[in-house]
Amino acid sequence: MTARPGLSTDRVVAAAAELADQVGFDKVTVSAVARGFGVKDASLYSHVRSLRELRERVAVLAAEELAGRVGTALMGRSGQQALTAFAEAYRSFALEHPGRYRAIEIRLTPERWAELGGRQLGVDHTYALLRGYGLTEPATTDAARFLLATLHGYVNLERHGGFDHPRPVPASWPSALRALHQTLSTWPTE
Amino acid sequence: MTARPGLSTDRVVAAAAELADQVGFDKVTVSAVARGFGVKDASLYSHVRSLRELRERVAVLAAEELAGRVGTALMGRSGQQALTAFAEAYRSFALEHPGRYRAIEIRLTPERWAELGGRQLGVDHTYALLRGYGLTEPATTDAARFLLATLHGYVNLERHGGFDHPRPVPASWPSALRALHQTLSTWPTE
DNA sequence: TACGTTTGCCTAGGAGCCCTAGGCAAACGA
DNA sequence: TCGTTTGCCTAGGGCTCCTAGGCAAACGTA
Repeated sequence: MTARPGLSTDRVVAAAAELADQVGFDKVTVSAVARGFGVKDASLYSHVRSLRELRERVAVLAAEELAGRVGTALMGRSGQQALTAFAEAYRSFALEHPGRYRAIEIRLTPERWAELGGRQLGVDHTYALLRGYGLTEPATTDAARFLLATLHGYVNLERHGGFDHPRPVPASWPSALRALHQTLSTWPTE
Repeated sequence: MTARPGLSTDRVVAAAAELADQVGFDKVTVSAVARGFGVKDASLYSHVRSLRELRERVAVLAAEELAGRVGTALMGRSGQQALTAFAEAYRSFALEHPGRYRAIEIRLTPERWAELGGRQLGVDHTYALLRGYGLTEPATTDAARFLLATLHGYVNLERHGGFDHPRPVPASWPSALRALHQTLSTWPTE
């Protein structure tokens, strides 16, 4: 009757990512995505093998988008400026795209990642950033983990309302960045 | 036929928490809990209003357990020792009880919290801990957020395998604690 | 232009889950 | 001893995931 929507794996995944940002990643459902296209749910299964795969593809998409943002934010900066740009890009992505950001948390083996067409992320802009702080292994790894943990924890608590206090979260954020910079600058050894 | 299992809201919630630790919080299902008791799923609805409420109750239970652990860990300690004990209690709870820990992330209004019988958590042992670092508001709040973010982010990334590097995570953990202590000791102002 | 072939969405249907309504028997209180 | 309450039951509706098989539109080829 009506014209065919012209689905494809990419369009389905994009719609799922959009939906995830709107209603939450774990409320993303094959049926709901199908409804968005005005199509029966069974029709999506020629583009995506299962709900599980759909979610994994959203995760890959989101991880690449995040890496892209962080990558461009870092270009031409170093030291504290780089750190700030990194953190700002990270946080803004998470807040603008809560569903996508949540998707990144699901665990994917490197093989599965490649199967789904995920590109290399250069093992992370994090190490590039930390090079500017003059760390050597294994301190670099420890510092990288510390940095990512703090950023991830911050946006996660912010999203989930874990910061109940009347002081607005954006007011605390710069302090966190200052603390982070200081910690990385004087990373404790021994 | 067989004797009645003798269900109750508390037993159902406890079983759900157990199940969450075993199979993951978002795989907790009314049917599965019912199966565990050898009972039809409809039977649970006299003890728990809905799946949503069941999850909320697990969240309250978990939050109180965590607060209890942290509380006893802090008793009689101060300064860096208190920080270490706090962090260790926090992390060990999250790793031993991944499902419960995950449950805490769900957002509950204070009213809902009270409805479900949640007790006061004294607004947090975090502030008690930070008192030892001589901070004043609003730095205390900022530092508390930083501390919780780092801990939460750390165990979260550790659980989800976000730390891919060959260096084992437990090797990095003490560095993180040292960094945290140093940061809190010299919390940057202005 | 005519005719396979492929593509894209369809209907039908099974299984699992959430949840409501109403029933029946065991346990309890007077 | 006899209501009354309690605790689990069956029945059933609606939504979801996913498979199997069908049909018609679009495409490639002669």
